[in-house]
Formats: sequence, structure tokens, C-alpha cells
Amino acid sequence: MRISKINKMHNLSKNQQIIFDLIDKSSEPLKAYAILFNVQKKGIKAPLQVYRALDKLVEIGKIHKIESRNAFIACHNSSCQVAKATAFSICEICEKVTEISSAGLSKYLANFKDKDGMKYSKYNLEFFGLCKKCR
Amino acid sequence: MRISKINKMHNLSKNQQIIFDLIDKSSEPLKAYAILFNVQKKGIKAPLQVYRALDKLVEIGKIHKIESRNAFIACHNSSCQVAKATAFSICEICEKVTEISSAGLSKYLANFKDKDGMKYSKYNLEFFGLCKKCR
DNA sequence: TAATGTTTTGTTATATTATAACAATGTGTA
DNA sequence: TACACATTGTTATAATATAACAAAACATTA
Ligand SMILES: [Zn+2]
Ligand SMILES: [Zn+2]
Ligand SMILES: [Zn+2]
Ligand SMILES: [Zn+2]
Repeated sequence: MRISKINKMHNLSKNQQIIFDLIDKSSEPLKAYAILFNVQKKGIKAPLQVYRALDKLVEIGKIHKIESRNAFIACHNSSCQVAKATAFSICEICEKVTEISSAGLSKYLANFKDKDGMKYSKYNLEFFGLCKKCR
Repeated sequence: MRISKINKMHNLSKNQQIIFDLIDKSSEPLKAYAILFNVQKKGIKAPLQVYRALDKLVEIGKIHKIESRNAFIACHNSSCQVAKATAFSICEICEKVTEISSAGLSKYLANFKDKDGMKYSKYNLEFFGLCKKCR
């Protein structure tokens, strides 16, 4: 199978694929300029090339941005291929980040109504604490 | 009552008080450099002076940071004078931000356990949608 | 194939957000 | 007073992100 065919399956362009692969195989969230440094040998030279790929990957739900850390991780939660409802746990010592996949939590938040009765289908939740190792 | 006395009540230093007052009277979240611009006439000239005050104000729970917007709002929720559990609704059109004060929500999140049975007392939740006006 | 619109890329420059390092001053308390 | 500690002032710099424009690649269909 040709690479272009594989890319088409995932709807990823060349730069998007390079950057997704890097994030996907990383064991920790990656920052934009760390990504840039890592992909320079593959011909991606400018910040904007990285940010454009990141924007697209977030938009299609392949990666998520950890807002409090300005960093990106791959989504391993098959139920959130659209980037609209995310939850993470973040260790305040080692900065390990894990995506939380909880049917109960997502149901609760998707059904949450504020004082005006307003419901929100899109949210981002970041829990902070100490991971197993750091406790 | 002297100003120094008032400051003492709130434990705010001069710069902290100036910056808190500005944020507190603002109807929208303020960004650090917008704050800097606004307080230059009061003698605060450098970014670091702003960031130091912001850090302290966040730490003592007088203000919160809206992570997805890099902006700050005053806390009007008497139950969260320590900055550890925050929830906001954010309008994706007009960028209006409201702090959510829901006993049910905070109870649910404070008691939430992940797959490993881990509880998190600190979290930040950002809901996105359209406010009343923008709907 | 050729024409067309759309997405992606490449590139330079610049804007925005945030911290490092160090010296000086103020504040509370013993 | 003397001491510890928090706060301030200042310059420089690091880190994060976008503007603007031109060229190339890709998809759709005439
Ligand atoms: Zn996900
Ligand atoms: Zn840890
Ligand atoms: Zn609050
Ligand atoms: Zn609105």
C-alpha cells in the first residue's frame, strides 16, 4: 500500500502525518517547539508549519491540547474522534498526563446544565494531583 | 481606614491591589499585557510586575486563570477562596466567561475517581458554547 | 485532459505570552 | 535594633503563537 493511500485513510497530509507520528509515539505531552526541533530533520523548518498541523490534528480529534501546559498528546480514546469533550489527569510533580475515559464522567458533563438551564456539549477538564509513582 | 489597613485585610500588596481592582471591575477576562497597559499610569511598567501580582492573586484564590484564553477574571464565588477547583462557561462567539457555581458539579468532581481509584481535589473545567445573547 | 476551487506548503517577519537574574526596598516580628 | 522574608524595580531574554503572501499539491468535474 502506498504512503499516499495510507495518508488518505487518515486524511492526513505529509506534515500532519509526520507530526502526528511523533506525538503518537511520545510517552509524554509535547510542546510545539519541541516538536519543531524533532521534525527539522524531516524538512519542517518553521513554527507555522508545526502550528498548522497541530491545529488540524486537534480539529479532527487525533490529538488534544493540554491547555494548562501548552502541550499536545495523541488521543487514545476511540470515543472522542471529534475534539469536543476531553478530560485529563495531570501529575503536578512529574507532569505525566493521562486521558480519562469514563462513561459516567462524560455523561454527567454532557448533561450538566448551568443556572440558566444551558447545556454544553463541548468541554475540557483537567484534574491535578499526584500520579502513582509520585505519591 | 487607611489604605495600608485595607490592604492588610486582604493581604494584598500595592501592586497586587492595583491589579486586582482592575480585574475585579472588568466585565470580561483580562490578558496580562492588557492589564499592563491599563496600569502603566499607576507606575507599573514591566510585564514581570504584572505576572508576579497575577501569580499571587491566583495562588490565594482572588482571581482565576482561564487557561484556554490566557486571561484572568476575579473570583466571585465565596466558596472557592483557595484556587483548587474551578469551572467556567465560555462563549465561543463573544468570549464572555462566567464562573460556574454549582454544588452538584463541585461535589461530583471532588468525588470523581479515575480507573485506579484516584481522587483529585484540584481541577479546572471549561465548558464551551454560546451565551444567551449569541444564541 | 484541462479548468477550477480548495487545501497544503514554504517563507519571512512579527506579535503575544512568560520567565531569568539581580539589586533594592519595604514589612513583620523578635 | 536585627533578622527573615515578601515585594518591588529593572533589563534582558525565552517561549508560544500568528500575519501575510506566494507557490505547489490535490481533488472535482467539465
Ligand atoms: Zn481523546
Ligand atoms: Zn508523577
Ligand atoms: Zn472562584
Ligand atoms: Zn456570547
